[in-house]
Amino acid sequence: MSVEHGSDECKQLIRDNVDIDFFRTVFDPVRSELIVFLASNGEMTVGDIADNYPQNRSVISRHLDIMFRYNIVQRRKEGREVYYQINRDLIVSKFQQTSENMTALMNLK
Amino acid sequence: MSVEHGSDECKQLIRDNVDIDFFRTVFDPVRSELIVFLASNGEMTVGDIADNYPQNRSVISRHLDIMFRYNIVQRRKEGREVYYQINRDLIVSKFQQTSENMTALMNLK
DNA sequence: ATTATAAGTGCATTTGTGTGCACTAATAAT
DNA sequence: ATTATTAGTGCACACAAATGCACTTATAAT
Repeated sequence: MSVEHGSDECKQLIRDNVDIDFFRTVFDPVRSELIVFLASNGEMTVGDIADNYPQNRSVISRHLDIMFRYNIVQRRKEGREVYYQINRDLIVSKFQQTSENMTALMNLK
Repeated sequence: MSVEHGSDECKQLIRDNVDIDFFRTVFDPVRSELIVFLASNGEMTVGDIADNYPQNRSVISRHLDIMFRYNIVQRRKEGREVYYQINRDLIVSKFQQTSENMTALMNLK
């Protein structure tokens, strides 16, 4: 124990313990706001969400789709509208798990 | 309570509770590897660190400097060499604090 | 003093990603 | 059937960030 790790090994460690793509998705200025906004306001349509932001609706639609791919938000279609809602459980568990993993990674030596 | 928040209010909430710039700095593919590498290998010079990575030394130097600005790493100069080491305490506390804050933000409603 | 080594900077290039506009697809209303 | 509305896509553009090379600066070795 208390052994030093090579860069390749560290590369693997970070990949195994931290979902970098997930957090790169979350820590975008617009998307992080959308996450809190949805957490506070519950399920909403794309149009209603976009009405609260300066960006074009297509931009908001894309941000929501990007977050959907990472399961950060869930969606359902009803007629011609699409409702998005935050996936609280995933977000909370991801942050908690990653916090624990990073703490462990910080004590490798 | 259980009141909905407007987008401006959510913008402020995320700013107050999450250091987005810090995490955008951490969740870069190269930098996140460097963080684990330094956590495992202790204090090292720029040259010795760079020897473990395919990128040009100047690139590694810049990544280290970016992380230094956010206090993610500490450095000291000794002769013509500069030694960098990870700031374990800051990283651990930032992750733990943010995990708690995000959990709270996910339960705004 | 000259030469060698380590770190960092200037600059140009590349790459990735956010953005808006126009358009399409799907559904609803008339 | 025609028109209107909602969401998403194609495409071009803007902008920030990563990268590498050449160069400078600082320090050490000879």
